[in-house]
Amino acid sequence: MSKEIPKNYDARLTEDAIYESWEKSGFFNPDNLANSKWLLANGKKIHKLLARRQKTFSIAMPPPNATGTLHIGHSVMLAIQDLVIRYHRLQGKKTLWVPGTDHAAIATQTVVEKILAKEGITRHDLGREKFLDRVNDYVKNSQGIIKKQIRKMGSSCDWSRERYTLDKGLSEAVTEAFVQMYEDGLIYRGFRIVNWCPRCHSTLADDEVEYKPAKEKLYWLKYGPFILATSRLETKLGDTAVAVHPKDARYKKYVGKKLKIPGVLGEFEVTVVADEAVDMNFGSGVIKVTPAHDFVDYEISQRHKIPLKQVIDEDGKMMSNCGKYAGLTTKQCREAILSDLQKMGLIEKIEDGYEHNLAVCYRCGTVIEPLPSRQWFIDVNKPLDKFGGKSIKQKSVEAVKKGRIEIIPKRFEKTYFSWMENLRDWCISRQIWFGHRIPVWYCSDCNEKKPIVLRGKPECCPACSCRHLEQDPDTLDTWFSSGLWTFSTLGWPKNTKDLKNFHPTSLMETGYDILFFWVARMIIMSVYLLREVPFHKVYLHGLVRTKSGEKMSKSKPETVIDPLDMIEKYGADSLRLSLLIGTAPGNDVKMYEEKIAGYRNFVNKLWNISRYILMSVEEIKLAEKQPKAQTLSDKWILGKLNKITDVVTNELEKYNFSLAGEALRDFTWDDFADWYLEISKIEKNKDAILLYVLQNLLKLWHPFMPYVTENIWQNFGVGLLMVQKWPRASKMKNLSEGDFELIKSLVTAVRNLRSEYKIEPKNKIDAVIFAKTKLKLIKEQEDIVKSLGRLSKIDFYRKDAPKHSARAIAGDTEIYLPLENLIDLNKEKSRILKELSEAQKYSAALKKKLENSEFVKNAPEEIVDGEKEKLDQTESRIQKLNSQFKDLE
RNA sequence: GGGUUUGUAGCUCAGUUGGUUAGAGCGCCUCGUUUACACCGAGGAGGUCACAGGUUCGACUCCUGUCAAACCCACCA
Repeated sequence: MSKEIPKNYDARLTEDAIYESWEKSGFFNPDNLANSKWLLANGKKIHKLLARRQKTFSIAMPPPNATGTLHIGHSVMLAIQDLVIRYHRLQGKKTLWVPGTDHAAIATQTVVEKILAKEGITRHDLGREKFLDRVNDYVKNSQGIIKKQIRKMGSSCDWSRERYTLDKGLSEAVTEAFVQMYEDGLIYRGFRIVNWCPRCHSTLADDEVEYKPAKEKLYWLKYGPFILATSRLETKLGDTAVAVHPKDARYKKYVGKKLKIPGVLGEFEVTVVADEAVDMNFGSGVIKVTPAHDFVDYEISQRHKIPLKQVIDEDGKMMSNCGKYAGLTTKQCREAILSDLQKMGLIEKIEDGYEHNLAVCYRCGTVIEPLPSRQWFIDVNKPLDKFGGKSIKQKSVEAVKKGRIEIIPKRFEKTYFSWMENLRDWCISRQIWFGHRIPVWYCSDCNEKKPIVLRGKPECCPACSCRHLEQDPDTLDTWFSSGLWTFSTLGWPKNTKDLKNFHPTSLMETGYDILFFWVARMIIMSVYLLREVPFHKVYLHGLVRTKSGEKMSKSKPETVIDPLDMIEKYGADSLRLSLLIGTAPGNDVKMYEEKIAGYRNFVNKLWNISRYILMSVEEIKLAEKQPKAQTLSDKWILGKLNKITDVVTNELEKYNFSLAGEALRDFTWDDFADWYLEISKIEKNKDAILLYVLQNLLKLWHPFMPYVTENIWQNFGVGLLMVQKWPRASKMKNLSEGDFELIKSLVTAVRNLRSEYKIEPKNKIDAVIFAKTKLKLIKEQEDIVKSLGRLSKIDFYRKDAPKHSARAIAGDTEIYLPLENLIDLNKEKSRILKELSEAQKYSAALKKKLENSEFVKNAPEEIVDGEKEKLDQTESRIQKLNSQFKDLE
């Protein structure tokens, strides 16, 4: 029976249809995986195991921002997670992968505001409601694109459970979390200095601030009796103190005094304090203290009870208390003050090119203005009775320390600890419109300023019973809601079946760049709200970079590799392989088109292996049991298959995707295609084994490249590959691996000599082999050796070496190819001499090792024995080389 | 300032508890019989595993230091 199969695999023609058949099958949904009735109705012949699924495996997909499109970084996460999910599904587990999107508050609002700016309007022109309509429209559109892209990658996630952080259920989770934390006294409202982005018009959490190096001017001021430096002249208007180091003898006499300092708005008073935060060896050892606009200064002011004077407002402009400077931007003000100070002769000197780090907003790059503001915070250090006096921070550290969460690779645990241990109170309120509104109301009638915090909207003020309630205008930090992701997606706060079955999730897989932003916050939230970890394992992948190691960035389009382009050109399987193989956990990956093309070649190789088998077998059928080995090569390939099955399984269990893939590729291409398939053309009648190995290979490869394997599998007509049973290695005895290796090296040696003497493959030649103890073995495999070595006949019984011949040694055997006039005896001699000297060097090294009594004494026995055997082999090789050489004289 | 990672063949990278005559893919050179595949096959060249010490019978692998590159955290006026 022969089948028409195209010579080259064309991913474009098949991938979409295959995805559709997976999706239609319902098997992305774990409920269907366990429902035997459902299976009987829809599947053809599906393994019984499906009906008995007990164990679960779950992953919450890190929700891409509902803005824009997916980039290659998303492809990495999808490739890895889908691999893991498919592997566990094949292992027979109830496997759930929950997809979704994140509203990404500031990021999304910023994008839409930019679009509005092009139309010449701001969000204030539209008003809150209409603006949110615009944002929601935008989000809907981009969610559509994202979902399509996730499907294109082949992701087997359960679309019926798809979630969005602003969904009703998830919003209820957010409110519930807020209320619980408020009631436990973990959430409080405080007036303090925060990171403020004047463009976003909002606070930012500490880790949403980025630092970039900048060169600025450093101004040295005459400041009463002091000389001190600042780069921010405009903050002088908010100075309320001067600080020196407690041990600094130079300034001791001023400490505790109040001084009048001449300034651009007349004299002002500062207190001189002594504080450890000052470095007496840096600059003049004196700093001016502006508590309202600098974090360090704020802390100093707290310690010494120094008043706070705000001079910069939320637009980044000077406030009305700044006299003639009021209304200027900080930059304008700085210049104005500079020229005024110069007129007054208060500038000592100006240093140019002062290098320091500028704090900027991680979303829009605007310079951060620290300023005091009334905001909501989470107290991360408050001891809680329910945790035996421990704080949520301590509990979160504990979860990893006690091994309830394992981070892969392990080195990131250290990073996690140091971040968590240094965590300060988390500012969770944002002054933007897009996001979860803070569930807090205030009464505008009564004087009761106490916030009203309820799970639903309050009917009336509990104090004065009026109905004039206003909700806090602020929204919550986007990470507050995504911190709940692993359980809010499963129905929390309701006590759902999904929550019971699938939480804690089995694995969190994400880039190391959001370990702090997200992973740490999920741990805090889950540990506090559910009293359990959100996931058992965290696998962190690296960033995708260009071939030269740069970050791919939108500002340099030529550096960006668009996953959809690559899928269109090479297929999703090739893209996936290029992201999964040749990488190590947590290490960055360099990506470039040639790499993907290389894997496309491999996908095509697997296609052609299958093509050959399907076209040559008598009957295409399922080979469920391991067939009996008839020949040496059969034993060898089945033994190797068993071995590789174990290797792949073990490596996947250890999250070593790359090692699993490499081993599997080597087996597929080198062992199976290049040797066994070729031998199958000689020995014939191998249908059962060919089908068996192929079918196992398809299963083993499926998690890596689901499309092409599923495509090929469809030839067997037994349902979908994605829900078959993962292979188990059978224990085989008598693998005869060494015997087969000898045959391989015989063939290789012959090929080598042929190549050396440029004998074209079409010229079959004779050979003389001194087979020694291996005579029986080689005679049994004579057809293979002859065919693969392009030999017309082999003489096993000749006693003397033919003089004019090319010679080689394979194991214990000697090979002679009589080539009469082609042979250049001198060339032969020098080749043998070269080999001889290499062998002698090797033998000398081995001897030296074995003569070392320390080695023999200390090394394990099997190592010593191994070295002895190597020495024996090398010695016997030397002997043979010598005799071959002598023959030539 | 504190921390992490990386440095292995021309390029991209594997090498998991210390024992291989150091591997793969791409690229390069030579040759192409065989209707699975030229997105292929056969053969080959190419590395003192950044450098210097140390531990050890034995180091690409462990320790210390140096050099180079990248990143994270903190941030000093």
